[in-house]
Amino acid sequence: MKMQNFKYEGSGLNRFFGPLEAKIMEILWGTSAEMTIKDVQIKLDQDKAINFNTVMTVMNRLVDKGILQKKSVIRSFMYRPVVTREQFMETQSKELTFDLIEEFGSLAVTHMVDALDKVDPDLLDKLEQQIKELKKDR
Amino acid sequence: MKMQNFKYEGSGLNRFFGPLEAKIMEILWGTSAEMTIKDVQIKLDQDKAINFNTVMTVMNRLVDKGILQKKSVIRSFMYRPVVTREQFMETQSKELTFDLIEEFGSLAVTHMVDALDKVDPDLLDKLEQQIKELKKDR
DNA sequence: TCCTTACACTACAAATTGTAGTAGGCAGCA
DNA sequence: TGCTGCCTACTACAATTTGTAGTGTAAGGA
Repeated sequence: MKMQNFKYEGSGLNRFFGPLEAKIMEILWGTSAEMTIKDVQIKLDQDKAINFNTVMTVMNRLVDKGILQKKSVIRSFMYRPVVTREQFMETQSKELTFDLIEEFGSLAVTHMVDALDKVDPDLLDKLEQQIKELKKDR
Repeated sequence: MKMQNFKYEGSGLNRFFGPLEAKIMEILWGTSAEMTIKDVQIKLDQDKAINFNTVMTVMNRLVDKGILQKKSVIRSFMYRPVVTREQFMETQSKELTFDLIEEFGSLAVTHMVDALDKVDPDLLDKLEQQIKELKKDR
């Protein structure tokens, strides 16, 4: 379940998945229970009817990629994400944060303060706090 | 000159470009002067001969994407990156840092300290310093 | 005039993602 | 018992991205 890319365009799940994939994951993660392809198709329907086979193909590709899990039941299959959305976001943010720092080093640090301040200044305090804690533990 | 992706795999320019594109940019950025396709091809040759047309196609695609600039000279063209490597890295790290924080917020902050500490602990001090400076200016 | 050289145009292959047709199997019902 | 409908598997195609390279063309020099 290794993601390949972080896309600059879009937001949320669209940064990791194709548009249809993202909608499907949104649905799966937005519903606590397991779902059949039909279930997902119906939910997708709210925008615009999407062919059952299309949904099936994309979902099975997500299974191949290790993002979804497929369990046989009577006459059908139940699908479910391998990890929770929270776990997924956790993994991605960790991976990306590491890669960012590994790749850009002090260049990234320079932008962090700016970015944090612009996006949500409270995060700055949080960061400061965490640095302090790390230092205290030494 | 908008990049699309930041790849988890690879490192350096390979995070933004295809393998051959990356090698070409490496050469262009590694040489202060402008270069012809031939020049680039010869430099690439050190690994393994690559067809002139292949190099040309890829370089012209980079022109289309706004990454390279092409200037007509006698009987040929000179190619040169639109921005310096430093500017490129600067832009990318900024973009990515913002996107990271926008997307993950406090989740990213949580990982930052960890990542900085692991990659290069000196960066932590630098970060702390920058937070202080920002606060002082208020 | 002919050849060399560089560029333009074109094409193909693999991978990724969205899309959907067709066929086969099984369950329930007439 | 055979038909109907649903669900799955298999297959295929299109567009995009990236690497690869052939063929054609134009211009300058020998």
